Amino acid sequence: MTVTKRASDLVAVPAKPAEQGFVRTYLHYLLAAASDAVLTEFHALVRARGVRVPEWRILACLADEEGQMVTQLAALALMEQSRLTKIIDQMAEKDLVTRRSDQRDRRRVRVYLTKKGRKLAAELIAEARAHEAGIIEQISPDQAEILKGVLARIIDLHGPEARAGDRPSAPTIDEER
Amino acid sequence: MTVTKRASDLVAVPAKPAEQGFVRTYLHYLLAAASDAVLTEFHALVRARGVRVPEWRILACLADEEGQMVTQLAALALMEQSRLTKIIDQMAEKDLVTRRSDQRDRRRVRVYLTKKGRKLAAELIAEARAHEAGIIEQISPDQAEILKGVLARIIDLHGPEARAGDRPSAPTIDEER
DNA sequence: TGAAAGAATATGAATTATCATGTTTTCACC
DNA sequence: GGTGAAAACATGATAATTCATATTCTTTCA
Repeated sequence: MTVTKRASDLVAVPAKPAEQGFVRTYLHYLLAAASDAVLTEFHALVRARGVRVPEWRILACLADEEGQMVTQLAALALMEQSRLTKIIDQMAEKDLVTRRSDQRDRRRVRVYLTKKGRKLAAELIAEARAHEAGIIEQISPDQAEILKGVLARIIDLHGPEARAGDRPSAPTIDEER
Repeated sequence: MTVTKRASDLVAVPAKPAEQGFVRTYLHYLLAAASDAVLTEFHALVRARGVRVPEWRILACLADEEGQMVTQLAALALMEQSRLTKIIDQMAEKDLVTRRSDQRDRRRVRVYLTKKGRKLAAELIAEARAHEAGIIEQISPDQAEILKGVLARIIDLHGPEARAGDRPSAPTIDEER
């Protein structure tokens, strides 16, 4: 069972005592706020390069693995499929990516980086790593390792794959490759 | 966990073999993805109650402390001031909050919960705590405690207050009593 | 004391995101 | 082998968000 060793509170109308408040100790909030803090900082660098945030995300995802299909990529990049379709449009316009339809299943559209896209991705990933390194040092590499582990666990348990596999009629993620 | 192997394999571009990829080990991504995972789940409950996500956030923030000014509240809720103004409009429409202008400084607008808003906030906070409890149990309460600590540290170092205080002429947040 | 600078909030046009649905292609199965 | 169901993307109308700026009030200090 859960042992909240803090002051257990009932639904108090005014929040006043020596308490820290719900929000600031709520896991979901802490995750959102930490994410926001760190991203806000880095996104400033991305924009300074003339790149939009959603574009950066796709560049990073594709740098990891090119030729992903739109649906896959959307899940990885934490965005909706229809939005990704539009972002890919823009990126194709700017010659950062190209689409190619899958020959074995012509419903599928696979996305690749262009030369230009690949170069930009590499540069931004370098910046990202540098930014990350600064933070990891601040919070100590050991703690960072633990942090990453727990986060990965949460993603495993509650992320898109978990949610999909959860459902009654297991729809079998037919993973490519 | 069924592994139905369909023969639909297709070779994309040579992807890295035994590597884990940049994205999936990148701190910023892990934070965003964990946050997204957990929030997506909870937000479904919020919407099931007929409440919009941004409204829930404001309810929670105000339940912690009523009478916050718009700017303050926006920073806490991780949203832009102009957006918050509009959300408050809607919430006022629904009789969840009321505005009252500060008598000492009439530029300031302080936001309060209505009776209805307070009740709704309390109910949702209860649900939030329950959802949080489930996750904490999964990842073990000890790890959760550590996690929260590290997240709080990151927020401290990189959050809005840090960014504001960072600037040359530290503008000292003048807190109203 | 009053003019300029700065704070706090509001507003509206322009951009983005979301939702439901359309189109094309493949799958399952009788 | 033909048919209905489902998958993968695209599209377009609607709704939400952002960005720049307007408005109102306060503070500073010459």
